[in-house]
Amino acid sequence: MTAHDAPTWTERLRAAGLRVTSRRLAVLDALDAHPHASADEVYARTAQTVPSITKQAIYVSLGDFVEHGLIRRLDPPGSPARYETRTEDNHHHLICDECGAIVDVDCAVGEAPCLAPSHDAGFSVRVAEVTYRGTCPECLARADALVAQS
Amino acid sequence: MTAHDAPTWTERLRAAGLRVTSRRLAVLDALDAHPHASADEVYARTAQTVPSITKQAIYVSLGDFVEHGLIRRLDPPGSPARYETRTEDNHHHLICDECGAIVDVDCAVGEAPCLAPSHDAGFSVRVAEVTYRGTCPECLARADALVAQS
DNA sequence: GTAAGTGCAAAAACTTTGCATAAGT
DNA sequence: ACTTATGCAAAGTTTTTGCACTTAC
Repeated sequence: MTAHDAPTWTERLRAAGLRVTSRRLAVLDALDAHPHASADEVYARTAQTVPSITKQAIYVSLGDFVEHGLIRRLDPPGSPARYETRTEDNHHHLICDECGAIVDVDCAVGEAPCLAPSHDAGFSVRVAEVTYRGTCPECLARADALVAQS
Repeated sequence: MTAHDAPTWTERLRAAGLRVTSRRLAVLDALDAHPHASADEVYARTAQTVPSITKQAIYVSLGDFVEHGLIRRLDPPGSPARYETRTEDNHHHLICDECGAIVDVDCAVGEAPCLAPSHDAGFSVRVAEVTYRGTCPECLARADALVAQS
């Protein structure tokens, strides 16, 4: 265990030039405990430990964190934005079209070849995000059950 | 030129079991003319030819089309949903983090290897969508200009 | 002490829904 | 004729903003 191991949220907030407050730490801890949470879910979780917190403060905090690269924002089709603390590795997401479940997947290819679009149209590309869409095991099972009973 | 060439919107609507109305055709034509348009932009365009159209009708139409696979919906981070008529090929998108510009890119790899996540967690994966995020040429130029004048 | 963060409240932005009328098949 | 789509209006949900007060630095 050296000083290079996982910096704490306090350290990362300071490094980003953001002040350290109990609300912000509560938000970040809630996201660690429940990845892919929506603003509403983060609010519900943090309200248990910090009762005075408000939903607007959550939105502001999450927005600040995204802007400073402490967390990542996901925009699933047709549902509220979700947030996650895994920002360092380039991992991707499986999303269920039925129930909206989100699961992390590591990049299929070792390095980051997805980082090279065939033609970049003059863009300076920073990241490539891959979203696999389909049906999750639970929803598959439910669909099978419906067919079987018909 | 055979009967297999690009089916018209009228044919595709009928094939999907949807009725053919001037409003729907206006919406689809507007999307053809202006890919990646938001509901608001589609409304502005269609209102020029069909003045009696309303924004709600646009939302309903777009929702119906997405449900029947006639168009695709994109959910860029922090901005309203956008729609496109290119559904057959698996192409991807470049998005500018500064101005929100969206540009189509063909799949980097010939086939569809992006269709295979390293571990599918039991999902039945249907499609893989790749979003390259970065800065578009215009915003890069603007940033350079700011630096130069400082 | 100063700048940044927060609670509170209000509003903006985006999208969906219900019902009577009109239009497509 | 029957069913589906539309206009109109209203509401729902998610997110942003303004201002006074508090807190971290």
